[in-house]
Amino acid sequence: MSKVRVRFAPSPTGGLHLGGVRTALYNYLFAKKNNGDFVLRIEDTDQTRYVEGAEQYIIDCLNWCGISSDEGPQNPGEYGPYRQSERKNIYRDYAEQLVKSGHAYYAFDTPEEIESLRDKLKAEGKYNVQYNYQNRTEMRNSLSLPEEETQALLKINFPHVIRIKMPRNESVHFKDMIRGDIEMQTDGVDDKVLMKADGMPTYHLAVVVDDYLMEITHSFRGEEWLPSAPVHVLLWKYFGWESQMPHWAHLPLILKPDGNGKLSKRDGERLGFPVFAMEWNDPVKGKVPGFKELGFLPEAFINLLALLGWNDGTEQEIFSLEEMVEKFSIERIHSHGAKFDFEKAKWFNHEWIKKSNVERLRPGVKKIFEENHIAINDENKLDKIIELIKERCTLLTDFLQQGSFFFLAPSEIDTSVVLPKWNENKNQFFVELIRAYSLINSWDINDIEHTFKELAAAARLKPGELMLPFRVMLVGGKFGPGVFDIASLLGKEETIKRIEHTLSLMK
RNA sequence: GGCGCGUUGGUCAAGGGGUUAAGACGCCUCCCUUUCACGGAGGAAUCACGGGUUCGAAUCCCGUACGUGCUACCA
Repeated sequence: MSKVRVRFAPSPTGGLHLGGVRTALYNYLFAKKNNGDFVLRIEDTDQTRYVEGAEQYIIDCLNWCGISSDEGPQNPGEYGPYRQSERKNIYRDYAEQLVKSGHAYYAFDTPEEIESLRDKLKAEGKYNVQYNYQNRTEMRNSLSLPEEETQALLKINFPHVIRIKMPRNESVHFKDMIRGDIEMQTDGVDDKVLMKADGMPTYHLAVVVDDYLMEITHSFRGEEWLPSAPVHVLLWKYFGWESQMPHWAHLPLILKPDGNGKLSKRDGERLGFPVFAMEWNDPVKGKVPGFKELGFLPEAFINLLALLGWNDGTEQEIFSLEEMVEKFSIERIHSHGAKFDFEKAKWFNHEWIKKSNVERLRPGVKKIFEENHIAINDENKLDKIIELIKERCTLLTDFLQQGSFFFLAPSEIDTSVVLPKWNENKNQFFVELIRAYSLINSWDINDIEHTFKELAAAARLKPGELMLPFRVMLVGGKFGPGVFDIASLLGKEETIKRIEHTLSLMK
């Protein structure tokens, strides 16, 4: 058996959307599971939609996710070039080959002529406004024109396309690894353009030629490609490459959380969560945030994406990339779409933050603090803080809210939660606490707690009633980990300072 | 309109002829913690509908409905 080779073939037209990352991920998992190659191919045949920087961005996203390609435009293998625009000159010959064998033809219709065909069909009440076997003889193409005329037009380089001549009344079937046997009638699809007037191939031609040339063995793509699959299958056959045709797998769609329909790039801002892996800086529309910037760990991101359409049949939901490679199987990919649930996505991240060790978390957390102008000069302290608060951080950015008070005294103290039950006894307690704490030498967490409780007992006050005020003094509000943990990390001086400060506010 | 694909709780889903129809997210109650979080213990779904097949169907078949995708010189 030949080596497994799969490819992720995005168009560099903008940000990389969730579904794209999942397709890339499934490709990657399948390749690694079978000791195969994961190829990145840039499908930039539509020059009008090309967006500067999109290719690099896609590669950056894959790298962030940890699913880099084995071959691609920036790490070429034996099958380059990996950008279809750079392969431009190879497609024409293949298309001509099809014309010669009678499976394709030249079409000289102008866009206006095609438009009028559509208008005519619509006027006749037909819903099927396709360029196909029913009307191709009425159009200007090498099937309807005399040979000399066709040659003359070609000679003067009259703008033309090459279309596949879809056979009439044939059924095409193929096996889909996810959906089983698929059978479709050729009548349903139009004479797809193979070569465009600008000399570029369309997806239909390019995907077949390139998959063949790049020796792709398995083709994963979205479900939206299913209707045009007969064109591709036929092309493989017409080229005489049928025995090397890749195994197909049409992936289910990722749907909008509300209503239905596939999740689109626009849904992000509308529903309040990102659809891109990483921030995309659109040349025209500006910056659109991604999961990375929101505070997602790549491990969590690919984990949640993988589970949107696949599971291993057990109750396990948290998988590392390595585990997914080991357990992945196409048979367990669903055939129906799944609505994206941002709440569940956050849960995945929370789980990953909880299970990640300090070393893993430190760089990201440090970066977030520094971006918010909180200098970290004591990594040891930072590590302790991370360990202490990670279970209450769903997103990486939560470390800021949950941990900034360790470095900066709270700018605002929410005294309102304490004031209603405040009295002179409590005030006196804290005055004495300051004195007692200033006498402690070790500043050990046990000493801090014991001193606090002994003093409370002496004052005939319940420790519990004093802990909330203490907390507010230290962090500014009703949040954070255990108070004594906080005090211990804050240090003696700072703790006393904060008690004094709040006490002065309470007068 | 045509063609394709799909349909188990609000969401993700296991289960593929005989089960009390798993589990997770979210929600609610309680315990722990006199903050929150973590961690525990509970609560709420008869499988879109209608026909078959069968002793027996969420599971197989056929319809219907609904959803969704495609129907570009976009991918």
